[in-house]
Amino acid sequence: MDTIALANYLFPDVTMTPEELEARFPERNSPEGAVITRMAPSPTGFVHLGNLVQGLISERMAHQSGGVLFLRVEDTDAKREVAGAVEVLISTLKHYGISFDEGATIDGDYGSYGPYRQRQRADIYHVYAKKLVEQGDAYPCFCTEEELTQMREKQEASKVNFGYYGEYAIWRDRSMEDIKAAVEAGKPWVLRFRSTGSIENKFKYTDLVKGVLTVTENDIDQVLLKSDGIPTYHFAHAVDDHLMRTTHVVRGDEWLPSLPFHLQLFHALGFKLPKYVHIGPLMKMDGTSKRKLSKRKDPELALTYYKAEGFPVSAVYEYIMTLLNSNYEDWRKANPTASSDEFKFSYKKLNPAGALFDYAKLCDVSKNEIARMDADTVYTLAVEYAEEFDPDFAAVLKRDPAYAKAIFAIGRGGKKPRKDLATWKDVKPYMGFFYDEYFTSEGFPEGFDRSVIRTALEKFLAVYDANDDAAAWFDKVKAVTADIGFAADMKEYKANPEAFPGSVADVSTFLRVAVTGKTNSPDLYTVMQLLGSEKSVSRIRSAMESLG
RNA sequence: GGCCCGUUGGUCAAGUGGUUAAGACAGUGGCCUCUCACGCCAUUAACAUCGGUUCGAAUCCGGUACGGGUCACCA
Repeated sequence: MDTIALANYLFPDVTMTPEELEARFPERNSPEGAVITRMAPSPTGFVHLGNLVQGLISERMAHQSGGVLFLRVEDTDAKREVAGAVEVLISTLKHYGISFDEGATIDGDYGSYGPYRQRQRADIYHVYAKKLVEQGDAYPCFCTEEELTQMREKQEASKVNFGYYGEYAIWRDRSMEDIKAAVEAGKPWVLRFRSTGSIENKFKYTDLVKGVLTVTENDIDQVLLKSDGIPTYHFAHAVDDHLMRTTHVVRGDEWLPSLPFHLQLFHALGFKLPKYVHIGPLMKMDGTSKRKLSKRKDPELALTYYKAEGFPVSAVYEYIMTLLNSNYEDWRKANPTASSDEFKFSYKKLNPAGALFDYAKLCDVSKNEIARMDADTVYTLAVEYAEEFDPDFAAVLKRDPAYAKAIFAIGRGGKKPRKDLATWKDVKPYMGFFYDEYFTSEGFPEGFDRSVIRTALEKFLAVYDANDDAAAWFDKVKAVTADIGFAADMKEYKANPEAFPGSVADVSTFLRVAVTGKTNSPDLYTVMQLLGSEKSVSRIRSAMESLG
């Protein structure tokens, strides 16, 4: 077989040479040890947690080493393409604070190693496809979908390995005449790799996360170019990461099985191998067993889920960092206000196994994250969330920003800040009672005579003065407590609870329910100060009316 | 089914031949306290399993089990 003739026959339009491409995309001039890496998602219109995890690792590795992070859009699968998905992808990643040095942006590509969208690189792939054919490392295959299905069924029936190899590789050694005849008959073809590997041969390969792997040689003649002339992931990976001068490839470990093929491909193309960082999948609990998070079954895989749940972007970021490097949490505790860029991220600490996604832990991280924010930030983000998911509430918050911020400021700052909010969803239940339109009463506690509660409220109103300071205010509450025969001193009450019908805690609860409608709230004195004397008094009055 | 990866408390995890096997989340009990939210103290709970190497193994090796992944003209 004259492979040069075959190459010219299959790729008559290819005029560039590999050498020209090498010159066009020269080695990067980067400092010693710099990591050049990328995020290479496919635009399915669905950005998931796995993308973000992979992105964060890549981002840290690149920027911490003085390297480059770029965004490449893997849009080689026309069937899966969703309109507008590229924009969604780019804006979501931006929202999560992953900053790219080059690559695809909404307005086009930026950087000198592009194009960064694979569909626009068809001519580049063809240069290398032609080279492989010339070398005898690739050949056209005219099998139809039906033929391949039949092959698979035959293999299943006879219990042999699946795939296009050996006797099943029926186009592997066809003559030029056969090929020409098929092409002239208008049959579509794919370009396959001519594998010389054998599954009898095993060798060792070191992955940066998984460590030493036992790899079995690939013996399958994988597809390089699909019938539309667009490459498969494998081929695009090799060509792109070579020409873009990628030094490290961070990807999910579902790629591990195709690693032998990738190694083979890089070798055949004469490319230097990047370092691989294969990360474990995110799992979730399903009944009693773990399983990989699935796009179809698990809403929590989509980044939009966290937005809708009301988790701050920074909380999701912090949570992922704690999953990746467990010492991040300690570091954050010691450096509460530092930029996460200052944390020394290490790929060596990545767990080779998959991590289970833990919602409770996310909530905890998020609580701490929100507790670190100042009232202005909380206000801004809460409003932003409400504008999208609860516009009425957003309008209420915006009616009087100073008031809302004062509410958010309760117990904020200092060494032991309140941690009431895990998500922006929690805002309304937490502080809605400050607004008449959201004030509802859950009712007074059972076990007390209604008239006693009414009397307590009445007596409080008689002495209440909005100008009192916290101490004076509480003294009055205690006075009312004693007046109705309840224990004003908690220690005394606890020592001998049977001696009293109730305590100052109960009287406070009566007041709290009257003013806030709830048995739990932040410091009542502060609440009443913010609410204002007029509103506090009127709420207590209507509570008394409800008691008859 | 073939191949590959993984396995420390409920969860995330430190740990790289000698440790009382960290810490965090969750749980439980308590303290503080006008309730809540914090905070503090205490506490429950783990090296999948069997064998080997070794004076000594969570750590090294092998078998087994279990979990996961993959075997497309998808990435």
